[in-house]
Amino acid sequence: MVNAQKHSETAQKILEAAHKVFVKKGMYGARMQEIADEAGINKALLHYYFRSKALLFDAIFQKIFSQFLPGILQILEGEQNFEEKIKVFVGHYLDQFVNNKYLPVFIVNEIHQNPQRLYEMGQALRGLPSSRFITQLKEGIEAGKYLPVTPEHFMMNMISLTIFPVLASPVLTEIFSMDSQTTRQFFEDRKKIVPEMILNSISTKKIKGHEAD
Amino acid sequence: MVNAQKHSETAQKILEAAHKVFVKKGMYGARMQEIADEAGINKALLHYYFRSKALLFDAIFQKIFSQFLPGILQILEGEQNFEEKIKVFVGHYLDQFVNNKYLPVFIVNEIHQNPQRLYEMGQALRGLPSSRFITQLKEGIEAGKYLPVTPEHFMMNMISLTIFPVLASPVLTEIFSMDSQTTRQFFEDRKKIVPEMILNSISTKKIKGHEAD
DNA sequence: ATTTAATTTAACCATTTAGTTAATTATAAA
DNA sequence: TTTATAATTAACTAAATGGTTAAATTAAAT
Repeated sequence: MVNAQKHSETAQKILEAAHKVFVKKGMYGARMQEIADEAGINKALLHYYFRSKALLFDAIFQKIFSQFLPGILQILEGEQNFEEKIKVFVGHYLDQFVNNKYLPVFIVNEIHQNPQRLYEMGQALRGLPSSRFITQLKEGIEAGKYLPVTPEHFMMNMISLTIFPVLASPVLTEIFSMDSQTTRQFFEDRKKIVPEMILNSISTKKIKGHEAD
Repeated sequence: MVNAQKHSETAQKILEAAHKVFVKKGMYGARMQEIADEAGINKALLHYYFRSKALLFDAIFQKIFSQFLPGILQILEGEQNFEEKIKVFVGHYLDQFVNNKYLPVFIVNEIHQNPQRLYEMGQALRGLPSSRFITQLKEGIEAGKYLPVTPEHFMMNMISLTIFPVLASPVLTEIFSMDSQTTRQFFEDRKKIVPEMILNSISTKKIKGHEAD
């Protein structure tokens, strides 16, 4: 390769443009020409660097998931205590998704269209049940600090309360006639509300009310 | 129209096939030929009865939403007491979505691709903040029975805990290596767990632990 | 029975879009 | 400065796919 710099520069521009278009429109809604325009280059370069639409999409998909999954596990395996991890997890993913509104729909959609991909990255996923986070939950239950909830429901509750509101935010803002500032505050508030609700749902003793109003 | 029966029979077959294919693959992923095959008819009939792909899609979209939204409001406006409504709502939509796994992704996706549709059916949506259900919540708060939560967060929590797990079930079953019977039981359990968690999050006094194990 | 109109189909057309190619330009090596 | 290679482009091709049409079939009306 004569000019690795230029090569990777163009490839990078393509990846950024493809990321934007694929995440917004999905595999079938996206157009190669639109990606080329977004990158400000000739369409032939997409094939020069990535051969086909399917391979370009794969590259984007891999990139997104290779950042996403380790990010989750890193938080859940960390040294913090259990309740701190909940706050970090919720805050982190609220920030991440509110700033990339299209991402959760993309992820949900792609898994839905192509569930067999989950097999491929199976190992990264299956580390979760034996993660430190789940161990901490179980220890808390043993100690009588938490109710005997199952990890499956507990994780699902936490993730649902964090991610779904981002998916549903167009509907939410329409229903409650919320402006963008109100919407931003809504998600900011959830960083506090969700961890409290999660903890409250597993604690053996009642925790304070969580909205002052 | 000479034979209304035959007409509507074929149109019906088309609608059913289109529903199936569009909900599974989305507007862009769906193919007219696939819909025709699914209906067991010639592709030209799709255009004979519905003119274009876009119009056929509109018909499906309208049908789905015209069933969906009134169903929500009917529950929320009913005569039952507040806590009963929560149980009915959660149970109803868990059943509905577990039996139509593709539906929530379709809805989320379509709103995401085409948010301006929300304007069109705006009135049906905006009835929610003034629904009897929300009034009941506010009365409970006034009476000191419930914590002063906002309707926005309360509704979002309830809907998130109900719908998101259906979206995420492929990931869930992979992570926790769940077989189909276990998965079915998981969603059955949520009919009890979710209402308890919701109530627990707003009650001024602690409610019993909700998983016996 | 015959005629008329609606329905259905196979074959075709038009458009869109992914993908290719041959020529051009920029870059690095000799 | 010349040569070789990589990068880029405009123009093109091939395939997929939405949509049309003209002929055939079925059903209804007379």
